Amino acid sequence: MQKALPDFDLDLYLPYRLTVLASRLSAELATQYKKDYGISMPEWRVLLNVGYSDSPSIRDIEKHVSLEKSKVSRAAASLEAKGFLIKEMDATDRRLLKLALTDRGAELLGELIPIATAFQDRLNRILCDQEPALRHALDLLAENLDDQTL
Amino acid sequence: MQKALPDFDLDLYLPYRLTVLASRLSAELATQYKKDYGISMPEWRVLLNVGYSDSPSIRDIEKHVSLEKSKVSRAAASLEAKGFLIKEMDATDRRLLKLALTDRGAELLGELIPIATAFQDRLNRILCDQEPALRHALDLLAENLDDQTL
DNA sequence: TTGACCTCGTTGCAAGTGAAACGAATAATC
DNA sequence: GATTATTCGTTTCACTTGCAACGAGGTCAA
Repeated sequence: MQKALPDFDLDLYLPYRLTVLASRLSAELATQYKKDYGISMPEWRVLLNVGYSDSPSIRDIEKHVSLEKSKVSRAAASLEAKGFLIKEMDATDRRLLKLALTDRGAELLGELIPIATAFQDRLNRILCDQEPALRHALDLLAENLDDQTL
Repeated sequence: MQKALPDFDLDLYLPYRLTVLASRLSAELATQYKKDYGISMPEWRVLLNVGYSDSPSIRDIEKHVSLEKSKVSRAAASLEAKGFLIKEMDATDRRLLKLALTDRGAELLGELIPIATAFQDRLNRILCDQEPALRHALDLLAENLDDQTL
């Protein structure tokens, strides 16, 4: 006689739910960005951060948009090759790069953002008035996950 | 003079928030499962589904745990090689497999589940009373994302 | 100013991934 | 019942990923 397994419902298991939903949401935009603009998700995050920060370094971007530095480095190299950004050496600390959008990069970002905004608007419509509650829950998790006392 | 970029706040952008949080949550357990049991996330999902379904096929698992069939196939092959499950041919439709846990597989699953449950309990503590609201929001998104009218 | 140590961005490598193609088995159509 | 389509699980292939190592630059203290 087998010992019975404890009950377990995957649909109540948050790591699973979040993983599945996150990949569905991301795939939605990723497909369009790749198809229409040839831009990957890491490249999109790098574009965003370079567009909204003041000459960030690779390390700055790594911290701000939760991308491994190797991903940031490769995305930046790819964006540079396509002419969307330029890398400049920081004169005061020559280990650092200063990234900046080219005109074409700014133009591209100006097209990508409305698409993301429209998608977020659609998600908000789906959520009705639940969006603040969802964000609050995500904030709770993000802030307290490292708290070992919980 | 550059045209100004529209405002955009990554932290309010759900696909980003979910992706980052999901990978943090999953990494937490993935590391432990890999280190202590040599089990990957795809293998964990396959184990779960085989444990709680009646001799599912590869395709059944693909549908139930949101894993590509190639991932399911590879995870099942790996679990079989480690002696945690067996593949049997379905007699009535010889294209199908019937997967079942071995005793060792059931034993392993019996150890993995309490770890996942404890983690979910910890998440619920962090969320305080917000867990139902979070699940409701996730349900809304999951159910309506394909609805083109929204 | 030399030596030990740290940080930066890049890259080599092994492992994982998704999409497409594949052979085998079944279903559907005529 | 022969032909065509479809489904199943596997595998191939090109690509991405994460990690560790690396060289170059910087910091600090003896």
